[in-house]
Amino acid sequence: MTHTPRRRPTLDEVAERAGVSRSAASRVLNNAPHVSREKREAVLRAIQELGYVPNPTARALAARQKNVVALVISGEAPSIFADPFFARVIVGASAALEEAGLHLMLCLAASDRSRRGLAELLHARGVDGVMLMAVRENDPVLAIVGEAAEVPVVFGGRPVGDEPPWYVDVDNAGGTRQAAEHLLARGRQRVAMLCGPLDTRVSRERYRGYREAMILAGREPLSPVCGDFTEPGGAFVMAELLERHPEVDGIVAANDNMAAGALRALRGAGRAVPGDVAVVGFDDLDVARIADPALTTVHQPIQALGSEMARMLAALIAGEEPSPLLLPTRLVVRAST
Amino acid sequence: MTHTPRRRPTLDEVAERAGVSRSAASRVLNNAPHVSREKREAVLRAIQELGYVPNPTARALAARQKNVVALVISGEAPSIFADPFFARVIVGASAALEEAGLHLMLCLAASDRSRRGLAELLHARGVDGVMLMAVRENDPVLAIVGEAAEVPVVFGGRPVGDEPPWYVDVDNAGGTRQAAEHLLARGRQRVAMLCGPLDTRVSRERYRGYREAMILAGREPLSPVCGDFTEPGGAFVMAELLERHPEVDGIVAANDNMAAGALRALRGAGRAVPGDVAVVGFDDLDVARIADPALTTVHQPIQALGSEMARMLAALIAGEEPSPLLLPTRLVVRAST
DNA sequence: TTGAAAGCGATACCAC
DNA sequence: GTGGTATCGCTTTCAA
Repeated sequence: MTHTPRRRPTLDEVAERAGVSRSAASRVLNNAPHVSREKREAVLRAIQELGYVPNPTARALAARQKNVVALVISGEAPSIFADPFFARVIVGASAALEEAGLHLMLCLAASDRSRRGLAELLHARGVDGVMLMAVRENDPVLAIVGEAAEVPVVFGGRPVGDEPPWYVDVDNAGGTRQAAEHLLARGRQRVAMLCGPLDTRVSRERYRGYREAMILAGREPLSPVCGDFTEPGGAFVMAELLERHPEVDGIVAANDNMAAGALRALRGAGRAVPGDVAVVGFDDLDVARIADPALTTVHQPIQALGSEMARMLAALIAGEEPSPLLLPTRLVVRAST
Repeated sequence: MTHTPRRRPTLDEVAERAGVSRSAASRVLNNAPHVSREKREAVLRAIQELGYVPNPTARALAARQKNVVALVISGEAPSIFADPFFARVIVGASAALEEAGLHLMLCLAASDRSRRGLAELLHARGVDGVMLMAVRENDPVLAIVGEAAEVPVVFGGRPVGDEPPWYVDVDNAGGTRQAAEHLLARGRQRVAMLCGPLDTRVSRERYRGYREAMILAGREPLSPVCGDFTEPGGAFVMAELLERHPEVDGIVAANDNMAAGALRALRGAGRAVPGDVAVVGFDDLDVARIADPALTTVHQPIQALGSEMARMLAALIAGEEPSPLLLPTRLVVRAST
């Protein structure tokens, strides 16, 4: 099936029909000044009549601006993207981009192959800017973006090493600090933390928050036991923790998935929640409400994370100089504590 | 901050450096025939030395091909996208598109505003093809795509009205039929179905499968009670159903979310699962494994849905004539039955 | 095989 | 205000 390459009116045809020069027509299109009212109206009419739609590609070529930005999600397996977290980010980003008149290109930079594709995209200036998420320590994607990017890059969450000039992050340490303090305030004596992979800054920050709360309360923080942000991972490390520290009565989990896994492991071990052990999650995704018992969790403004990244990127593209952003978290208390 | 518009080598410069015409250089670039071995190598060398990268925009303008396709997700609220379902589709599609050398543009066509943006994108031929998902009855997005699209469109799941020429769908009726048969085979006497919104074909098909199984078994199908594919919705309609038909002992839910909601409602009503009531979900997402008890569910190949859509679209763009596809489902038995 | 030249469909600078 | 013209960087005839 060959698709009818139906001829579309060009700007020249619009100009001709309106009886003006192409320059004038172009000015009207970009509502630039220096066009008389009559000509402007004539052009507008011609556009209507001809059903003219500007060709974005030609525009991009001439103006060197594509009105497209890329959301790059790193991570070794594409499956990390299956985390509903990203879907929410995208919802937020999508809405904000729309307001800025930008389109969203999605790049899952998992395989070497996809990273090469990304490198080409950036190197060839296929997009006007990049939002980058889920980068890990020594992430190859960092090199790609760093080297090839002559376009602005906004980070979602900070990477492990240096702080990039532009990022939107969530107050992860503050969140787990609140969580731990909440548990301690309710009289829990032995509070442990189930961490995510420690080669990510977010995991380190979350552990730091827990640690600070413990030290501030004069308790000894337990060393981190690490999972992988998944439910089975959470169940596994919870079981492990129970063996090493059977006396734990409070858990701060690195995210809701792991908290859900912990619930399952605790149930398996015959511990009541919150009777014997209280559990706090992090994210406040659907799973937190669906879990049984419903999870007390640290709410983070995921959609806002997406929309703020998008807004920041749009500002950069527009030549402004936005500042990095740290979004607040808040504790949502449910049945698990 | 102004980003350095560093000058990049053009094809002419490559040609000059290689001592050949631009035509020859272009041929090499698109590895077209009619170039002598020496010239070809000279061009390749020049490309290396200059670090030349072709400009995709210029290419798109001249060749009328952008190498970009759009994944359009309809639905009145952007939140429908929060369903992990779509994330899996994207993972599949993304991988397949990469193989075809296509980039993925994501369009959440929720608001009128976003739909206008979509209309422009399509009308202006901003993409080479469209994958369209989650359209509902009388969905405004259908008009947009139908009218403006001079590019191929592949549906993910069929819309309510006519069958589009190209789609990838899942055997929804077959899935719920299996589910209902499974319950009946285990001796359940009174099996009901919790449906999704009946203005979607997928919901109708899933109800049809249940209905067929019941009739084939000589039972009277219960009329559909409809939720909205969400967990709270599932809990709500389950509670309602219990009032109307307290005798139910088997539930086929339209998806896992609703099944999870049903579990909660049943627990609230003091019914044991699977003791008093057996529950089957649909999707086989994480929530099915995390639910307590773990859900027996109809597995559908979501990632394959995405990759097959992408492959089909790539084929259409390449001028081939692929056929519609119906993907099989299979029952995964867990603790809830 | 080869290369000159004519598009592709806009933007933007510049005299007028 | 106005319109002519060069330019953006590549593809694609077409005649040699």
